Amino acid sequence: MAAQKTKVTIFDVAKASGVSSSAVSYALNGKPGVSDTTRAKVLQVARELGWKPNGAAQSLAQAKTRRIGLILSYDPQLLAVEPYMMSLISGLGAELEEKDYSLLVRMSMDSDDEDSIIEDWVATSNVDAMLLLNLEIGDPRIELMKQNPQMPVLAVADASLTAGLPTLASDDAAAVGLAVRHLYDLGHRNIARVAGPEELGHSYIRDAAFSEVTAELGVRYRCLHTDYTPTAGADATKRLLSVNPAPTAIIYDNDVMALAAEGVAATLGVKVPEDLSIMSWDDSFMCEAAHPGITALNRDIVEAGRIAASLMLKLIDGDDVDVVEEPPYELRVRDSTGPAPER
Amino acid sequence: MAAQKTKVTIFDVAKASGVSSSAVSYALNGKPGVSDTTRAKVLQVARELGWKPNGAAQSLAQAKTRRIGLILSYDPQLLAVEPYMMSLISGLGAELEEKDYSLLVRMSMDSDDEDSIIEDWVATSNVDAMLLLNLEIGDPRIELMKQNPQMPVLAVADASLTAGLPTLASDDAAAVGLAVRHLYDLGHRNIARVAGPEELGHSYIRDAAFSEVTAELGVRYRCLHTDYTPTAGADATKRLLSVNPAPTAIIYDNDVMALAAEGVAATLGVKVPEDLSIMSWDDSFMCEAAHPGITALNRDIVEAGRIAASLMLKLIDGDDVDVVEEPPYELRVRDSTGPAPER
DNA sequence: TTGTATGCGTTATCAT
DNA sequence: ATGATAACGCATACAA
Repeated sequence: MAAQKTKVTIFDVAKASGVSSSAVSYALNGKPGVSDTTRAKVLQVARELGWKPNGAAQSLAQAKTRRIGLILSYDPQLLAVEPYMMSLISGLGAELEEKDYSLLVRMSMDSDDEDSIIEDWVATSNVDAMLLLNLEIGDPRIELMKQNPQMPVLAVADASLTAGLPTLASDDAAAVGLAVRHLYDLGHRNIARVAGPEELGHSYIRDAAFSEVTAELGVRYRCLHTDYTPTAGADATKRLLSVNPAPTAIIYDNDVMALAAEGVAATLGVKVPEDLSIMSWDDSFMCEAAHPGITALNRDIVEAGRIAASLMLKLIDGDDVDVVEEPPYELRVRDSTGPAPER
Repeated sequence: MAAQKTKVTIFDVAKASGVSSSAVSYALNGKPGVSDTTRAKVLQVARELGWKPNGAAQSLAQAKTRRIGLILSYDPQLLAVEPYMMSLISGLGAELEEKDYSLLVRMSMDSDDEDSIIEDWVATSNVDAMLLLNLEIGDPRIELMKQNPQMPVLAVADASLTAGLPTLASDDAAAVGLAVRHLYDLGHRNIARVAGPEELGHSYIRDAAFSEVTAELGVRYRCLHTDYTPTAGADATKRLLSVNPAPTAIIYDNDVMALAAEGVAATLGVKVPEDLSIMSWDDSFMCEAAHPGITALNRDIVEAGRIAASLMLKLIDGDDVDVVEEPPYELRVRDSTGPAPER
């Protein structure tokens, strides 16, 4: 209740309740070895004194931090405009909170930084487990983690990238199928895609899936890689629309590029969806707010975060985790896609 | 270099280099009390063994965690679509990383949760300092922090809300002036505003500033409060446009609502900016991607995060911090604002 | 059931 | 300059 001027330790509680420190420890941790009456007494005194276990001492004694590590790649614009990371953090945070864990966040400027943060966490035991995001093809971090099996790690990526590490996998290939099928059913036979940076693992996965699915359906397909910014998205759109025959539908890897594309179309007098169908891979508020509303592939990233958190807690408990699937993508059809124009 | 199967402690380093543990501690912390030769020897051995200080032990011994606490309010949709929080985290993380600090993140579902997280951090010493965001009028957290002066805290809010606590302040009133003046100079004499939730401190500050500035200029002004979603923004826009005389300009408290407003205008056949000027308070990629581009009040939130971090580090060092101003807002004029229509 | 004593890995104090 | 040794605060094996 009252504010403490100085730190109150387990010994203060012991003294105040007339028992020993171990009795206090047992009582407060709900362990056997102490009578109900003294337990009640201790609990009350502890509450009165406002005692809580010192985090560092607790961590040191039981070699557990109750922290999960997350490394963010420094790219403020991308982080801000992509709802992905913040949604994931929301899910992680919500689930961890229930289990009395915290999220420890560090920022890496490049991949060397990221390696050294991982090494730091492994050596200092500052986290009980960590998350591996944005994996690239043949990512060296996987080898790094395999050399340090004492640090539980969960990769969030396509299972083909994680070499047997515990993985939370999204089925991007299935999502590609959903998207292409939607356009195919509307009669589109010439579609294009404006993707993110080529070196990202998920870009690669999607690239492959798009090539395969479109080839299978006999649909003409081409892809331009960008840096995810609306400017790049707009430029790519202009380029795609200037070739002959121009695609009748374009799928964008994120929302701002799709939004920018609607602007380009309006400027060029290209009607959406009559002349051109537009889809976005992500699905944030932006797709709903846009005019026309943007058809998008939606997935529950917050829930994915919750699942990721619970999987890491399982790993910390020593349980095995193999490959777990994220909630599947769903197609949210809005007004930006329609029947392919007559040739 | 080689992966360690078991924890390597300071004693291992001491033994391997033939000195005592305290010599190792001195050597590795760059403190005097050890010869240059043994220092070099120790450093090399430590590197070879891959030794790093155990975080918990270090925290316990020096009563410092090298962590800064951040409490996020659980609202996945809002967090995801508002670039604010992620940008702030980017800035915080970047600055903290340079100083070898980490960000400890927890999620609160309501204000009671938040209070208990604060009390937890105060009692367990799990962070060296913490950030206070989203202050409301007469926020009880301020009193809570004042009762625990041993925990450094920085409030990010208008200085009028923080009752003398160390504060990183944004000059929202000045921004209101920028926005209204911009519209006034374009001839607008009847403007409206679609704001966020009324109970938020910054909504209140902006409300007051808008009332004052518009009264001063003799501009007609009204305001609708919403929950920040594009749906609510669209509804508010329709309501505002249905009254007579309808405002010739509307300012939105965030980007998605402004974007949704452009959609409403298009649907109603209201031309932007010829018939209606639209402005947004935030300025994300969305404003640039929208069509027409949305005139917005821009501020460098990443930089604000860096400043916040450095201020907290000063507080941890025992330095005094009073009220520091964020980088000022700037008006980014795009195509969504133009001369007021003739009456 | 209760109390004593030791370990956890550092840092820092004190003799040497 | 160097090496024992005592905190730091908690958990726990062991003794009473």
